[in-house]
Amino acid sequence: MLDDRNKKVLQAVIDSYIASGSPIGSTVLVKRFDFGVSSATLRNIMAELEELGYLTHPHTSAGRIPTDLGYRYYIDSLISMENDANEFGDQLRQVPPLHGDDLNDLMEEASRFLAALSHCTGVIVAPSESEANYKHIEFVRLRGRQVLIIFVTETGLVQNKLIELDESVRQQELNAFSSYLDEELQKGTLTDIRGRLIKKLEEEKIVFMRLMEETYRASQEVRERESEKVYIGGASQMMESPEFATVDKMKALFKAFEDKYKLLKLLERSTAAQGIKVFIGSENPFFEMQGCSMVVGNYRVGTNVVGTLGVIGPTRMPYKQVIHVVDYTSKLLSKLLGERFQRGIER
Amino acid sequence: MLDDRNKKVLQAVIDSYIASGSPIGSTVLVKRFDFGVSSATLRNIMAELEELGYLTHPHTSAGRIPTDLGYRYYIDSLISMENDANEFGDQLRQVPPLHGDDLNDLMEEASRFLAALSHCTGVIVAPSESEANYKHIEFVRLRGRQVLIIFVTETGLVQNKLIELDESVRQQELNAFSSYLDEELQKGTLTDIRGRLIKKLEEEKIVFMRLMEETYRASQEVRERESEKVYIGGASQMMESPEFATVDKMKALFKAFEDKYKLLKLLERSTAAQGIKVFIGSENPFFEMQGCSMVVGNYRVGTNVVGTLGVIGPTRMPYKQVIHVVDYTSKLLSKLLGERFQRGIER
DNA sequence: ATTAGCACTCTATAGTGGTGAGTGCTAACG
DNA sequence: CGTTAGCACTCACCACTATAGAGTGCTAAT
Repeated sequence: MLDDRNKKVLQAVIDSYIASGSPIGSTVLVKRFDFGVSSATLRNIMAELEELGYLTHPHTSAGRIPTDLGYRYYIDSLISMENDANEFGDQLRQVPPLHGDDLNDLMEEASRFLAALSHCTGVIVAPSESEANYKHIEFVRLRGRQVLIIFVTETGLVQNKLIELDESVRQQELNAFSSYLDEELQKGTLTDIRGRLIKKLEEEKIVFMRLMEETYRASQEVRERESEKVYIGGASQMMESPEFATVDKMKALFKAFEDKYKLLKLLERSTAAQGIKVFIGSENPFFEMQGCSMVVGNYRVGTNVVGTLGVIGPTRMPYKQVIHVVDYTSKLLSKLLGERFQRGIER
Repeated sequence: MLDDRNKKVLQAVIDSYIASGSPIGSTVLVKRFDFGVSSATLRNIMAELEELGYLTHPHTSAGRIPTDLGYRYYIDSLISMENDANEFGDQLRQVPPLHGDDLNDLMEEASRFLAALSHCTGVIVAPSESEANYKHIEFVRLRGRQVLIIFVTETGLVQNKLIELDESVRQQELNAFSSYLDEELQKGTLTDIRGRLIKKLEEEKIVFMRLMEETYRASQEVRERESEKVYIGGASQMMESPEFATVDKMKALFKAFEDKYKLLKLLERSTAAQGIKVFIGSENPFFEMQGCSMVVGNYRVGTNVVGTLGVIGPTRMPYKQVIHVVDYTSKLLSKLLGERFQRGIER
C-alpha cells in the first residue's frame, strides 16, 4: 500500500497531467501544490511511484506521466463519487434537456449530449426490446404476395419486416389475424401464442399457421436488427485532443467508428454490471486503439437493463467529470424511457 | 481552343497526375508517352497550358498539376463516356449485387457499394416518398391519450409518429377511421381526403376531424424527417489519399461528414439535373473543404427522380472510373427500387 | 518550330550545435 | 534517517546550414 503522502503525490501528478497533457516534473509539482517538501524529495517519491508501476516517463529528461495502472489506482482509490458529485451538478443542470419524441431521435440526441458534456465521443447501444412488449402487430398487403409485418412495442417503437408468402392472402384475412394476435398478446408473448395456435389450429387453417410462423421469424429478425443499432455522437470531439493529432491515429480512430459492430460488442460486455465501469487503455482488448479509455454505464426500464451507453476518449480524459456525465445520462435516459413506458411522453 | 497536341498533353498530364499524385515534369512525360517531341518542347507547351489556366505548379522547381479549370476541361472535353464504358464494365459486374430487403439496409449497402468501387466516400440521400404513395395508415393506441400513427408507403417503407390527443379515443374508433382512410386513399392523396372530410363531416364527429388534422400534420413531419436521411459509406476511404494526410484536413473532413445536413443541401442542389454531374474543388460553394470533388447522380422510380447519390473524394480522383461507378449505381438503385415498387423484391 | 544546353530556383533531407527542462545521484544537514 | 541543495548528465526540441536532386525558363543553335 501507498502511504498517505505518496497517494497525494500520485493524485497530484495525474490531476495535473489530465489538465495539462504534458509530463509533470518535480518543480511544477512544488509550484502548484503545497506538499511542504522540496523538489528533490518529490523526485524520490516519484521514482518510488515509478518503481511500483504507477508512473513512467517518456524519456530520461521528461516529467512523469501516469501508466494504465496509475489511472486504475486513481479511479479505484482516489476518486470519491460523493465528494465530487456537486462539483459537476450545476454544470449538468444547465444543459438543455433531451426531448426527442421519436426513439431514434432520442438516442441520437443522447449520444450527442454525452459527447458535448464529456468532450469525448458518446456511444449508445439501442434498447433491446423483449418480445413480451409487443403491443400490436399489423399486416399490410402490398403488391403480389408481399406482406409487410409491422411490430409496435409498448414503448412506441415501430419495426417492420417484409415477407413474401407462398400464396396470396386477402387483406381481410390479415386483419382478422391481426385482431386475433392483438387480443392474444395481452395474455402473453408471441412465443406463447405460437404454442397455443399450433395446438388449436392443427390443420384447419394452414394459411394462418404459415403466417404465424413467418411473423414469429420476422419478429426475431427485427429484434436482432434493432439491438444492433449503435448511435455515435460527436466523433470529431476526439480529434481535438492532442493525443490523436497524428495522421495514423486519426485514421485508426475514423475506422474504429465506422465499424459499429465492434463497438457494439465492446459495449455489450459490460451490460451485465451495475453502475459505471471504466476501461483504461490496454484494458480494452477488442478496441485495438492505443491510448483510448471507455467509461461505460447502462440504462434501465424499471429494474431491467435494456441498453448500454458510454463515452470513448483518450486515456488522458477528465475521469471525474466523465464518470459523472455518464452516470447522469444513464439515469436521465432511464427516466425518459420510464416515462415513455409508464405514462407517455412529457413535452 | 487548344490544338490537338496541346489537348493530348493536357490529358497526359492530368492522367499521370491522377495516377501518381505528384507533380508531372517534362521528362517523365517524355518517358511515359510518345509525343515525338523533346522535353524542351513539352516545357513550352506546358508553359502555354499554364498561361491558359489549365495547369499550375506548386513551386518553381516542381512539375505541373492541373487546376480546377484543367479538371473541368478534362471532364467536359477529354473523357468520352462511350469509349471508356467497357473499361470498367467487367469490374463492376464482378461486385456482389445489393440485396438489402429493408429500405434502410439497402441504402446503407448502396453507400458502401459506391465507396468500395470508387475508393472515395459514398453518399446517398434517401428517396423522398410523395404522399400520393401512402398505401395504408394505421393507428395504435398506446398508454393514456397517446396514439401512434403508422404510415406505409407503396414501396414498403414504414414511418411512424407519436401524437397526443386532447381526449381519449377507443381503439375501435381508431380502427374504423383507419379503414376509412385506407379505402379513401385509393381515390387520392391525404390532402384530397382531408378536403373531402372537411366538407362531409362538418361538426358531427369532431374527434375524427381532430384526428385527421393530426394525421395530416404528422404525415408532413414524417415525410420531412425521412427526406433528410443521408447515408454515408466508407468515409475512411478518403483518409487513404495523401491529399488529406494532414491533421487539419482530416479534422475538417471528419467534421464535414458529421454535419449530414450540409451534405444533404449540397447534394440536393443537383437533384433536378439528369445524368451525372461533377463538381470540382472550388465549384462546391457549400462544401468549404478545399481539394474535394463530387460526382453526383440521381435515381428514379419510373421517370420520377426520387433521390440523389454521389461520391465525394479528393479533387485528384479517377474521374473516369468514378463517373461510371456513379452512373452504374444510380441505374442499379433505380432498377432495384423499380422492382420493389412494381413487382416486389427479388431475392 | 524544335531542340540541346545551362544557369537558376526551390524542396527535401540530413547533419550540427545550442538550449532548457528534468532527472538521478551524492553529500551535507537537522 | 528523512530531507535537501547542488551538480552532472540526458534528451527532446529548435534553428541553422549544407547538399542533392528535380524541374524550370531562357538562349542559342539546328
